[in-house]
Amino acid sequence: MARRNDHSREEIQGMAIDVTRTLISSQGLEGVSARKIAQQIGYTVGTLYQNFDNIHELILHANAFSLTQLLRELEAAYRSEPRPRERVVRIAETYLRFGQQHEKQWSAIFRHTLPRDFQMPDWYQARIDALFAVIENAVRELAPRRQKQQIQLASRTLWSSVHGICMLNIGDKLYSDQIATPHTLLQSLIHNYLSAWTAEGSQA
Amino acid sequence: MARRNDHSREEIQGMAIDVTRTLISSQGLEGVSARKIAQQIGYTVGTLYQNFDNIHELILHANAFSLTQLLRELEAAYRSEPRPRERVVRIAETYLRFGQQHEKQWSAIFRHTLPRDFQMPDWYQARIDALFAVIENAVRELAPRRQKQQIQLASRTLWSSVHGICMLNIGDKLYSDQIATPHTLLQSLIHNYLSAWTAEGSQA
DNA sequence: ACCTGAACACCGTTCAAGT
DNA sequence: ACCTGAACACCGTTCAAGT
Repeated sequence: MARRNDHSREEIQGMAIDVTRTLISSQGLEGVSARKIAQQIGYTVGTLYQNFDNIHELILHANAFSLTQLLRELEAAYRSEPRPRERVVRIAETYLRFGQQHEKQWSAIFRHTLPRDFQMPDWYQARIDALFAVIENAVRELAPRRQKQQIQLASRTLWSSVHGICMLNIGDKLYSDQIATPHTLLQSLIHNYLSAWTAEGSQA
Repeated sequence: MARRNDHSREEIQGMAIDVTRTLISSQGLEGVSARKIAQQIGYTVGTLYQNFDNIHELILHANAFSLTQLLRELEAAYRSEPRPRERVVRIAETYLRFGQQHEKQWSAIFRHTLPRDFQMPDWYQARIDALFAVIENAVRELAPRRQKQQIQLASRTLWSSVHGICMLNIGDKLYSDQIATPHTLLQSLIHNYLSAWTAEGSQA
């Protein structure tokens, strides 16, 4: 053993991240373990720890992958709809659907917590910022004359709210689904929030 | 050893739940372990497992305690404000503040996931329903003439959204706090959502 | 330089054996 | 009946030793 050199450092890292993604998709965050990953890429844990500082780094990479996927879908939703108001609805619906279709991946993103000392890497924060940007653009085109601050406030409020609806929808069935589907909540939220917000803007 | 009978079954259970709560408050969900709990109540794990089926049951009891605390604060907020609209704001603010002040407990409630086979006990669901009821009552008094379904829809939309704001506020600082504090988001949400929703109602 | 395997300090859970 | 202690099958992480 030792010095096999079957794979480059980059290849090993890529394989490990792929396996982590698969583990999350099939068994969720709880199904991820360094030993499982090592075994599935055909190396020992020792090798894994020469390529990653700890298990959180692996999970972060897997989550970044999901975030990129989500970003692509949100951007597609953005492009597919020219009417500004409908556009916001589409983006929110896409967000909701992504959470439903990729439940395990979605939960992994928001349930995973870093240890106190571990700080979020820049490349990860960048992914999250990109998501925000999509919403913010959509909201801006809804009220192009508003101040930047107001647009930020509105888009963050909306995004947080949409996120909350997805969260409670997935976490457990807090709703007896017949009465109020998450989709209905989404529509109620966006319709009411944006009606008042755009009306307010046109007065000023 | 064996047959100490220092404590009744109920006492052991109470002690174990108390220790679990303390562990969550100080170290979060990750700090909880059956061995730690057993050690701190002065018994072995074996005894712990004669009083609880598994570690999730312990966590569920600890979380139920937090939910009861939260419920009391929401009810106090409800009673402290007679004006219907301000009342909803107060309840939301109380919810937000509770999350900030008891961050670990709050996260434990929403981050903890049960295994697939394990089903949520009724007494736990009852706690959650009670929370919903507070919001629903507040929303009803805002528009007493509306249909029950519409009130349910509005209160669930609002609660999910408020929840999302708290979530993203605690999880990480997704906001550069100067620009948009969670408190500002909350106000924006409630003001805009309820403005449109109540206006819509008075037309019908 | 690269990789292994064993070690350390932990987990949740079970259960024969003791009083 | 009540409680223990050891056992089983797992964790994350480190590092001396091998090629």
